[in-house]
Amino acid sequence: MARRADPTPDVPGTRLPPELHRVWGVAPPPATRGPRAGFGVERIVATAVELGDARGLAAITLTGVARGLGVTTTALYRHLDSRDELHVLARDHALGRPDPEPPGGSWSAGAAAWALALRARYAAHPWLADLPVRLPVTPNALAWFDALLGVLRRGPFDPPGRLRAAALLDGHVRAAAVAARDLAAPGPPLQPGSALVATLGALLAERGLSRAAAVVDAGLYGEPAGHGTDDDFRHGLDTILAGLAARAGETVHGGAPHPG
Amino acid sequence: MARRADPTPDVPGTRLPPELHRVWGVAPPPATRGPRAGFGVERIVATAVELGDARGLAAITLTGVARGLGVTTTALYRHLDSRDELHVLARDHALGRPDPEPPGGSWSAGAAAWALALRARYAAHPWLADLPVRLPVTPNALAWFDALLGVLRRGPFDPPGRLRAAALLDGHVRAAAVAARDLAAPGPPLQPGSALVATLGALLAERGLSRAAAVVDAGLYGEPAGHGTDDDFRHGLDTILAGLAARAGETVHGGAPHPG
DNA sequence: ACCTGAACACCGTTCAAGT
DNA sequence: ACCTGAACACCGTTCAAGT
Repeated sequence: MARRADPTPDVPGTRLPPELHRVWGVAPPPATRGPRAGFGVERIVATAVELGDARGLAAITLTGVARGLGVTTTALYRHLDSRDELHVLARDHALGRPDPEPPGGSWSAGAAAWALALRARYAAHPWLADLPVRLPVTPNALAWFDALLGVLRRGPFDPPGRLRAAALLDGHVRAAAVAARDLAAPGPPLQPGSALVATLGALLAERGLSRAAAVVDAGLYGEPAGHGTDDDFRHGLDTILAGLAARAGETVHGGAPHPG
Repeated sequence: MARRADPTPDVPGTRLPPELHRVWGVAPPPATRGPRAGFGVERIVATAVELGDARGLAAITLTGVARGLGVTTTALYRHLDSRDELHVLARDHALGRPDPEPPGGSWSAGAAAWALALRARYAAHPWLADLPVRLPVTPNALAWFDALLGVLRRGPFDPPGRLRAAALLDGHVRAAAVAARDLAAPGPPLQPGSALVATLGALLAERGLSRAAAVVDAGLYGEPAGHGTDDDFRHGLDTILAGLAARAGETVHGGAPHPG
């Protein structure tokens, strides 16, 4: 409890586990004397985010960041403990702060707005969806979590119900982001009328998978417009919100309105 | 259209794109003469699945498979085009065939049974959830797809509605599988009363994130029993099914019954 | 205090040989 | 036909030096 004389604030963050020091900004004694570092954690993280945005999570490597900064890979270990910590820092940076919550509106409209806003962050940084799922323990992740809990408080949920709803909505955003990104990648040519579609239809019929065959034959299968799109995300979101309302004894007609 | 004299069946599969030949079993001219291979695609794939089950998708490497089989890495290229093809084959093998559909029952009970069965496959092979999302074009993936379309045909959906519902259910299984696996991994100690929880509460209060702070302080945050569990999966599934029913103008009381 | 360089164990993939 | 071995470009991480 003794206050220290130096300018370092006596923040509670200093009791965080070591791997969370840097993401909470309590790690490095500012180091204002001695040979100044040619680069800092900020530039490392910014470079990591750029690499991920351009070429995916696999491109967020210590080697790649070092190349981008013009230093050796091993120099990064002065600023970082491991590649895992780089991922922690990059995630929180890419997440950013959520938009301020508009005051009024129903819980379901608020939840829809939250989900769309998070979806937009995943769209800007698709590699976010490839990081492991963690309980939010970093500043920006917790700010998003707090914002969602705020809108859900206006809904018919008890505290555990809020957490379950939050997990469901978060999972949907993540799943939709992965699907949108992966299905947009070039794959086998599934356009209606293509040789592959005809072949697939024949193989499915041969194996008695008639219902999948019907979908393929109807040309519903290869339309990239039909899968993993924003419409799909919206449909799933409205379905989840309708389900939450229905299970709480409420009724919502026509789903949540589109915000914005 | 000319029938060939040799015993190779004139299957339509021979018109598939090359990267799908092996997974459909139409690739290698059986090669019954000449020096027999010491190992085949079957043993490669079985080894790959074992590696993934034991140590995750990152462990499914050509190097690891070769080590397991006692051959050099480069020898695998006789049987495989790339690591990607290994992933395609391993996924279809781990997915297996879906269980035969029980005859009667409501569409929602059938959909719940389908989701639980797929969830069980993801539990047995957690690395499945890390593979990229693809439209099903392999035999077992298509069999699962066909099974789900079969139960959804009994529900209030038009063909595009069936596809949207299928995407939503598939995404939920995947998201729940990832969350369950990742949250089960050892992380920072978030037990109620731990130093981290106290510190986090203080930091959140300091930043005005009062609703997240309340969750943390109430001890709802660190209970591993509360997040990513089978209960969470069930809750989300029932919510989605209730939402699908509600949006189709139906009403389901109390969610879908638990099968089994 | 900060960075470099060598070293090690690990990847996927290509190509030239061996049998 | 099948496998080995060398080579190349790429990883994360540790340790001993350099300035």
